[in-house]
Amino acid sequence: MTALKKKQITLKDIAERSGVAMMTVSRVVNGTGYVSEETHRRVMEVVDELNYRPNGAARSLKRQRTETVGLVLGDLSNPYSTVLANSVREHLAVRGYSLFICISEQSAQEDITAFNSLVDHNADGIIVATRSNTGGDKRLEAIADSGVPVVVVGRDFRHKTVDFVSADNLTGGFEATQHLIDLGHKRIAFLGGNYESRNSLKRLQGYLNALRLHGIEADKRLITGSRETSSRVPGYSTEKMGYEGMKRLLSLPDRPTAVFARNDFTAVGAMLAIKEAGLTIPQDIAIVGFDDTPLALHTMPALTTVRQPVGLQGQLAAEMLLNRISAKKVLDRVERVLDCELIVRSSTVVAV
Amino acid sequence: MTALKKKQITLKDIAERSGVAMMTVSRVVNGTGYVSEETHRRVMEVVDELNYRPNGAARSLKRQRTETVGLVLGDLSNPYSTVLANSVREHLAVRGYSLFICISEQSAQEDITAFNSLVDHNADGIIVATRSNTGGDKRLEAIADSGVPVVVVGRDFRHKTVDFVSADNLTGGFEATQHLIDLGHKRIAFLGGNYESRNSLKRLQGYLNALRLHGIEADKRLITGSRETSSRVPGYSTEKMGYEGMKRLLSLPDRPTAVFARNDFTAVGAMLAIKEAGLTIPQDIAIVGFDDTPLALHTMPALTTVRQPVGLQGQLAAEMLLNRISAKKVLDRVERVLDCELIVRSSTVVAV
DNA sequence: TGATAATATGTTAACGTTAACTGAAAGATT
DNA sequence: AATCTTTCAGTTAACGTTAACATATTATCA
Repeated sequence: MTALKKKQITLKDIAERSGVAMMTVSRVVNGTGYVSEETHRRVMEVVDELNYRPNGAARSLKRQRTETVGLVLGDLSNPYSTVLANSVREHLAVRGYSLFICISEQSAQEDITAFNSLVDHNADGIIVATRSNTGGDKRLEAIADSGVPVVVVGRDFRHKTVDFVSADNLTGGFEATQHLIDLGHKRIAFLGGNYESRNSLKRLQGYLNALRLHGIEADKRLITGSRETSSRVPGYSTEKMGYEGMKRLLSLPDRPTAVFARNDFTAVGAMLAIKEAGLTIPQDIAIVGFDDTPLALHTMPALTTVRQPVGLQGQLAAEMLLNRISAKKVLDRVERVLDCELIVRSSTVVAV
Repeated sequence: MTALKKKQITLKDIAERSGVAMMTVSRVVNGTGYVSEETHRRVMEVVDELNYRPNGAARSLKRQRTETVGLVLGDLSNPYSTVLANSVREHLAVRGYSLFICISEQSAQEDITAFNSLVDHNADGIIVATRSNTGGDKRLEAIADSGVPVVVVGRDFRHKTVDFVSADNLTGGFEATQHLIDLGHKRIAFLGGNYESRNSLKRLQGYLNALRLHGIEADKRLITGSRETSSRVPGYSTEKMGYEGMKRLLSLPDRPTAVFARNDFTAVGAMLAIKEAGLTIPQDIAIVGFDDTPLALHTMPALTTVRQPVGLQGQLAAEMLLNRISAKKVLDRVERVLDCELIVRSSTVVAV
């Protein structure tokens, strides 16, 4: 019967075999302090031979840092999350930090579990990109209070020492609507207002601002969404919401000629409903989405949408966090709100 | 100026304030050993008051385990990865384990970095779902040799103590091809053979087996793919490959009447090329994909595809790993190859 | 040449936790 | 009443690493 697990090789083993003190081995392994050419060689030989790897737990315990950052994501199935995660990882790697990702599946309890995992494993800092919720926010506040560096991305969270990065959903919503107005539309619907998602509300507000600016009166019946609790709803399922919302809009006596959907998934659902009704996009109804997910290129017709700079959000979040980690004192909150870009495709304009 | 980071609260602090020994506090916190009702209450009061959380590094160091599992993914942007990750997380959570996800972006160096992060942080076990590569595999072998529990998912890796879970790509490829043959097709192309992806090769082999069984001779010109190094190619970009490969197929004097694409992205690219050529799916050319990504429902027409049980792979991987972690002795390799399911949609059959 | 600086290694004491052991008091058992 | 068992709590010694300090040797300089 094989041994359960080979005994861990420690500094002590290396020290004994190479005839030096543990401290000398530590110096060799870390490249710190003075070590003679000769000793260095001899120690490294044994290190390689025994395949020694420093024990992270012991190291963290002594050093009081782990060179590790946690990223908490609410919903992996959203392209936003994956692009963000990659960008964060990449920019952390440059500075020698590892990234551990936790998924919380949009539940308060799992948010808390994820935060705790990271704190308990002494992550040097945490980037949070989950949807806001009371329980999670309370725990997050306590964590920030305790001095752990935290950055939030694309979600609300006010704390005097927590940085904030987000796309400018307000202006994005404004520009999407403005685009439809420029095309001559007057009856423009907003699809997918969700009263738990701040970002969605910002997009709605941008829509309302654009209407107001152009003297178009907002029609409540044209603003549709779900009031149901959706705290556990993944990105994809908003498609169903788009489909159902659009059906409702189509049954109005005076149906809209254009729709601004809260995100691309919602837009895709709406397109399905429009096609089922035998109507043509964009001639009968024009439609704009949000996020520029890969999906948007594959719809028929291709979807006009608002692109938010996800990679940049990841980069800034990583940089802000590292900044905070290496700072000698507690820094004040920094906020970065990034411009969105309207991507015009065939779902609003025939010529394109 | 605020202090940099609040001093960590330790067992010692709790012990002092509640007038007991550290060990007693430890017992209270962990719910182990005997502690009187009264002492328990008094200690917990202080624990809550000071918001004490045990130091994970110290705990791991002493206990020699972390109740943490690592998952290494090659490419987050693939729906496969996200579903797998969720499933793994869920099934680990049931048993009280946390999941840390690392992304390697399909490079050998980053694979190694990810493995090392996890080993160094004393993860109790590792689930690997990256694409196989020499450098990474070598490191992985050393890790497995050292006694760390490892399970690989959907990729090759032979090691006497590493478990293996995968979809049955061979039979999947066979069934997809069989379906096309059943529909009367004789000239069936295989699109996207990639000589670095074992799974893709298995699907190709299934295709060849089906042809052979029905006495259809394989035509080399109908088997197209890229020979270029694609070790860093994310899932999405195989769409371009599908588009270009399909163009090549369409330019043949005797073009195929059906195409089996290595995955849904490739199939989508192919569909684009077919439509651009003014041909109709499935009347002129039928097409089958693989993976049943969410995309497959949104193509026009909806894509016939082979669904692999991703959630189940995650569940089994988690269970096998936990099994290995809690085993008293080193277990022998277990292999699980899971059935795929053909999902027939409109890209092969008009009636559906 | 003696003093100062740079180089090279070793020793000690933590970091925060818990397994293993010890001791004492209270309850149960004969 | 003597013995055994259960309950409760404290002491000691690690887990593997490294910061801080101590010491010894060699090179450098006025």
